[in-house]
Amino acid sequence: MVQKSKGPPITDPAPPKRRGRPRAYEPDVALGKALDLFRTQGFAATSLDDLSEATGMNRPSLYGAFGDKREIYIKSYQRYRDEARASMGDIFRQELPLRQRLERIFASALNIYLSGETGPRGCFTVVTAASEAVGDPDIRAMVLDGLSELDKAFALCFRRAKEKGELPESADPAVLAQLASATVHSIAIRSRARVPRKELEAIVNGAIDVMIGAGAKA
Amino acid sequence: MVQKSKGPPITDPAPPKRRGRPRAYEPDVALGKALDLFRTQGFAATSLDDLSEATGMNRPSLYGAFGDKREIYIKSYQRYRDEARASMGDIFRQELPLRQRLERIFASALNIYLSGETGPRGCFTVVTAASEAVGDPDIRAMVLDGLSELDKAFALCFRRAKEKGELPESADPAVLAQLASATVHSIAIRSRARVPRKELEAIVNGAIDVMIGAGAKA
DNA sequence: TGCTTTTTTGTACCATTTCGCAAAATATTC
DNA sequence: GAATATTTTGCGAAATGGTACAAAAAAGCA
Repeated sequence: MVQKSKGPPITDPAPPKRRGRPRAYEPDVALGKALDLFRTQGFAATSLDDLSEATGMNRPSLYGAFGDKREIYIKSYQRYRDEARASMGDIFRQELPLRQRLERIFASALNIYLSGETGPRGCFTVVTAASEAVGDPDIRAMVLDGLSELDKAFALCFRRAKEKGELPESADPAVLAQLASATVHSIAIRSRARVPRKELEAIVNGAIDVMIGAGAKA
Repeated sequence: MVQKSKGPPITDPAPPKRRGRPRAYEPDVALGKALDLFRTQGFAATSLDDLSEATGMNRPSLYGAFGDKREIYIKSYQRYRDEARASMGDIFRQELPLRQRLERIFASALNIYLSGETGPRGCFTVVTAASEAVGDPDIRAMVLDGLSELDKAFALCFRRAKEKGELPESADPAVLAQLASATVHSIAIRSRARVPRKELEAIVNGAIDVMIGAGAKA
């Protein structure tokens, strides 16, 4: 009883000694699997049996852990957004020349969009959630939030670049931001149609050229 | 035999005296209703019962006229593309100053995207078909074709403008075309999320400014 | 006119899938 | 052993995509 304090390993942050039968799944990885499915198939085409098989949980467990299908979808989407924010956020925070910053942001987006075991899947917000947005106010609100989040991040990016003299006085950060967002939306869609990465990168590079040179003397 | 030639009214091009029980529906309008449904709900979320109710045809008639659900979807999408081509095509053909031409093209796109009884539905290619593209090679091919068709039309547009001296030598028509397409994609998505028309028009105007001024002396 | 042929409609049906839930079995802590 | 939490099994009502079959409505032909 005394010898080893049996302190939990540091890797396990807080195992609060839950009572009852222990879970046979890890909610995080299960939600990740669900996200995977919803991203590739969309909401309606994904059945609870699909989710059950992918997560290894049977339906009642799914229901208990996350709620009904719509709730699983929404939680999946939230998780997607969190992940996207995480992988893009630090790039937005880094102090870099504008061009490099844009390059890295677009590259990060491409990595997300082109990932997938069975093929590229594009952007959850743009392709799948936008589809549901038409009939579901909650999802619509999330999509709107996702779109404006990207707009704002880009706008901040261009505003700072302008302050640092990387853009001419005539440049409008808000307009440039919407162009940058539009470029993201476009490659999200194209990647879903399996346009090869090289072509997508060419689109990105062309867009960057225009955005950086916009209003500037060529 | 002599008196009245009994020529069929010009409005009715060819009533070829079909044998058998006459159809209780007009294939064209029925397909239009199906298109409406698929545009708003997507493929998986639209049931044959939905289609049956919307078209007024019962399922066996639907099947006989258009084939199974997937075939109805594909035929609907083809029809959407035909309509979009028709409403955009003449604008592309008109001889107009670049800015006006772009304005009209984007306005035409907005009209398509914002239409819908229950709310804006965006672009079939961008929102709904792109979603299916990941799992269906035929649909994927159609989506790719739709994307490149828009790219090419814009590219032609910018190439001609450059020839007429409306753009500086430094302007790259292909890059500008992809930016224009991206803008279309972006407003398609945003309209689906019910971004108000005013905002979409502002995005379009900003994009036009950049595209026309791109590489030019401000 | 009446009969046949052709085409479409309407009803009904089938096998499968769907989502959600209830009841019971199981594992863990107290 | 009692309490708690989770898993497992399986139900059930509804919806799904697709089809079989007979009735209906028109044209063709004698």
